[in-house]
Amino acid sequence: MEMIIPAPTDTFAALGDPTRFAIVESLLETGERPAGAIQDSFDLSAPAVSPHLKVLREVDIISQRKLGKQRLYAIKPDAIQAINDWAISYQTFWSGSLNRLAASLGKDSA
Amino acid sequence: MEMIIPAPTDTFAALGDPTRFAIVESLLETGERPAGAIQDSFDLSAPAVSPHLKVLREVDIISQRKLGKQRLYAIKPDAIQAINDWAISYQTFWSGSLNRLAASLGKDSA
DNA sequence: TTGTCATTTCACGAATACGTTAATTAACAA
DNA sequence: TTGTTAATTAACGTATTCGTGAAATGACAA
Repeated sequence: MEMIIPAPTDTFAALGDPTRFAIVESLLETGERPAGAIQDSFDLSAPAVSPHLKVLREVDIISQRKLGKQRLYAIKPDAIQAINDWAISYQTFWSGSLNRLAASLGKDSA
Repeated sequence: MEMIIPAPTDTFAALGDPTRFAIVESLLETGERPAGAIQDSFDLSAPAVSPHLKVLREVDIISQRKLGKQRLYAIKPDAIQAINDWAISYQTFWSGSLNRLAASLGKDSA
């Protein structure tokens, strides 16, 4: 009887928004940057970006660091690691289910 | 100059909904099942589940097969593979950015 | 203190998403 | 054909989400 995999739905939801995903990509390219610089990359108002950064922070995808009046944001390596771990455990779980599945569907999608 | 990683935001959004994620987990546990059996696992009406299955199908997480009047759904191994690939390429990309990032943030989050 | 800059929070409108019940389509049996 | 079952689609109400501009917070300079 296989274990249920922990469900990082909040992390998926965070990355499911195109703007937030773009922010993540942006931060990955540029490295640590203040909120203002991130806002400039997109044609969005400052108040629009701020909540996105908050969401990304809540699911531990980005970190925040105060420097003077700026808030510097950066990708947390752990975040992607978590997704990776999930995907790997998913595949492990999948392997366990493979026999049963192979029996019911004769697909070649793998 | 690193490449931008392909953005599977739709896949993330699909898995970001708790109900859909639960459907995926359920299908992973039971193997291929008809829509009705999936509906029974949750206290949701039939018409509530149907659109979720459609979304999951659109992002290629599940497959559909007709058998009589039933529609059998199953996880497509490729789906998780895609997320895994993304996470891995993300980390590869990350490694490339590590120098720059290590310079700006002295974090130990890895 | 007062002023200014960087960012967030507030208040609010528009769009989207999710659930329900009712109606429709499709497959099969009688 | 008519009836029954499986599933989807339609219509609709509610809740959430995402954006905007205005106001508030916090840090620093003068």
